[in-house]
Amino acid sequence: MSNADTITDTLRHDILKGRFAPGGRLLEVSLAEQYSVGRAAIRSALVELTSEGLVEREANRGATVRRISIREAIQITEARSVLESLIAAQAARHATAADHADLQQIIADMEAATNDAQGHAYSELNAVLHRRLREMSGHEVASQLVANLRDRAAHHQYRLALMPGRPSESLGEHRAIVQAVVARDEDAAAQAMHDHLSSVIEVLSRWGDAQG
Amino acid sequence: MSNADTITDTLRHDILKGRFAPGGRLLEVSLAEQYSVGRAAIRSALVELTSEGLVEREANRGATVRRISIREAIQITEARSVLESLIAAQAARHATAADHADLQQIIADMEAATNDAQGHAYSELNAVLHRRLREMSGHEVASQLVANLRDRAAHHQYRLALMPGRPSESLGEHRAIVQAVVARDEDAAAQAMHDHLSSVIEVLSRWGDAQG
DNA sequence: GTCCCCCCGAATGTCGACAATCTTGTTGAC
DNA sequence: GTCAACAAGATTGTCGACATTCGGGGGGAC
Repeated sequence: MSNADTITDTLRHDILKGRFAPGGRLLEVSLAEQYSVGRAAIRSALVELTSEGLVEREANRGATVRRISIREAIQITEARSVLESLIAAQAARHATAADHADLQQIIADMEAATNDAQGHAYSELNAVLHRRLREMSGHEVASQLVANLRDRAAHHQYRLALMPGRPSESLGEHRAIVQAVVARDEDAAAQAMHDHLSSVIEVLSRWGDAQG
Repeated sequence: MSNADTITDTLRHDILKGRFAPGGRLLEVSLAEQYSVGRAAIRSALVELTSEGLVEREANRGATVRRISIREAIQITEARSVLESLIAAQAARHATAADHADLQQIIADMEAATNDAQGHAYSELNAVLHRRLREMSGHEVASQLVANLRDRAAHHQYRLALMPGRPSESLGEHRAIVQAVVARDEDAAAQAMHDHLSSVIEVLSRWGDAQG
């Protein structure tokens, strides 16, 4: 297992980074060769990633990178919406002064990335901000669920950040979240997070309608 | 895998039914013998149940049934609270007339179980009611998360249903949920579900305080 | 030309044996 | 008597070979 869970992390990382495209086949022997490990370690990793929703396995037919439909991406974001609202409220309750400074620094970096039209950098900061809020919340159960949900929809999330005008819209929503957390206003933090993810859901919905 | 995922279901079921106590060791060779399968199938099942949060594995030391502290049970219920509120709202939106009749029948059965002081039967009906609501919601993502969260806290949940007076208190809350769903009132359904789980959290909190 | 059957190749699924690792009990020095 | 190093046992981790299963392609009947 010492090897196997390292492989799980590596494979998860590579899937999220797009090294294996959605729908792409994940052959055990091929992966074992690429990562220089035995088939057992790969099998173990595939089982784990399957129950995380990142991989799909069919009996005797092999594993593929799971495709996430727009409809499922919306459901994932709806689930995130209620869980991250809970997290935002808890973060507002537990954040220290140092945490407040952290959050405000991230917002400042986001503003810079927005002005320079750096979609990739903004997407990265987005992930960092949400992760820091999870850490501050002290709510391990919700945090783990949200981390997994974000992974599952990572592909769509990334495409979103590249839409022209989207970062600047998103920035305002994130600013509102941080503002509420700094003010230690739990209800406002939950509401701001809810508003933010409702906006994401709306963009996904328009996207889905446009594609039929 | 044809065998392995069957074993996963069987082992999950046996853990939830209390055949293996929390903290109890899960030896691969022993389990392989008990279920008449190879070690590979058991290993695969343990990996999957670990990422479901039911099993804990330590490298080179083996697997045990995961212990859920009161604190974690409360967090699990908090997460359930927001997710099941979402589900209740969606169920209110999508339920058909036949679904309404189903729900009301379950409530009637619950009343009977309460009058006869059958804690086990009530606990079972409780699970059935929540499962039917998930099915009606059409929200697969939230449903799957909630099903897993319920499994993780099943032990505490079951002890709750055996507390004297608890079923009758719980019954009223469930009646309110069904009433709102039948009325197709999404907000009321979400609110009723939230109230119900807040009540569960409160009982768990008192329990935790009493135990130190 | 089309349909059906059979065979073959490519993967996964399974099993057994061995290696690595951790825990525990023992032995010896001081 | 206490502590540390060591050895033994138990358990997981890893590897290779073989069995099983599924899909596709080829060949023959009509």
